[in-house]
Amino acid sequence: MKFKEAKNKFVQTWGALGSQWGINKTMAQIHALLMVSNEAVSMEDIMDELQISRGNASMNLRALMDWGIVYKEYKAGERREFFTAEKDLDELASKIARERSKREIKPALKILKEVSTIEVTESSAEEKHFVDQTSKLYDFVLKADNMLDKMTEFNENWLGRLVLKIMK
Amino acid sequence: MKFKEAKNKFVQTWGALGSQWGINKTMAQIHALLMVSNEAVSMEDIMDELQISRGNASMNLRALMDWGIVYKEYKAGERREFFTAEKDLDELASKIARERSKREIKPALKILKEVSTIEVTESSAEEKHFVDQTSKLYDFVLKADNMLDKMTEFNENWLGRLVLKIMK
DNA sequence: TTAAACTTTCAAAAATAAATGAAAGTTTGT
DNA sequence: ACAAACTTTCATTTATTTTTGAAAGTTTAA
Repeated sequence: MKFKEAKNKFVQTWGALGSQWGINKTMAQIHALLMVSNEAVSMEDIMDELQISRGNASMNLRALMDWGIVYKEYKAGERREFFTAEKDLDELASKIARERSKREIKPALKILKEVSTIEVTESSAEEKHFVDQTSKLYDFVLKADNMLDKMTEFNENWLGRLVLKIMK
Repeated sequence: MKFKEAKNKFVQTWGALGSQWGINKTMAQIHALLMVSNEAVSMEDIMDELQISRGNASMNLRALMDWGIVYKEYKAGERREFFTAEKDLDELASKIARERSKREIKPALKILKEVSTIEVTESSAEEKHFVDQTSKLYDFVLKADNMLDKMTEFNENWLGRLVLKIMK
């Protein structure tokens, strides 16, 4: 396998993986492309390599920057903007976790808390089970969310590393 | 908020959360419905509560059973089949992690290994960076996948709990 | 073996999400 | 202030995913 072929395969795979996890394909592909580029890439080049329109490139780059995992770069003497990806993987994971938590998990927790604290009819086993199960779910999601938050710390933490080794 | 309203809100929220994570809405909704039901539910009732077609119900129930998080139940003297969800949340998380790992992460790792082991032109910084970055990604994803695999163990493990507390 | 009661399948339709591209907006140099 | 060089926006189009529903399949009881 040659470099170009490998690069393309990587970008496609990353795009497919992204869509399976609710991230749009182009967004994941752009990110993949930037991740493996050793220098900043212009919007023109991104459009060209991925065969996408200017509007698509622009919107997905904006989204990636909103996630905090892609940065704009200005080159001296160049009017155009260039883009680079966060390449430190712990940092990348940490930012993705933070964003997903903020955008999806926190709002879900809010609803879970609401529905798990309704008043129930004393006699209804059905309603009791609902409150019991949603309360457990609330606790569980909260715990999972905290773990996600602390993942980076954990990875950098010697005790964490030790535990990881023991667990393997 | 009354029970029915709360139940509906929960089902809708769980469905929305599912689609953001690449799980189809109906599948997540059916799962939500079964999670908070204190007894097994017939396909008829699922169709009715979620206002979906028989085919849709059937296909998504099959998918949920393939994931191993919903079970068929037979009631004495009833021709119809009833369904229940895995209600233990650690078990649920563990099964979801296992399935996603098998279906998505393992294949991605295979590709990552392939593309990170190409022969590179000695003089090309671009190609060297590609191999370096994809290798790092391979290691990272492998590590993350292992953590996912071990999550349940970890949750049940006293040392794990201790570390969780320290990390907070 | 038949038929009733139920479930599954899958081609077509509908719904949803993503991409396009032209027009509007911005920035920079002169 | 102007215009060139570039970026962003968003209504429309396109692609993808999901849902439907009728036909085919299966199981059970008589």
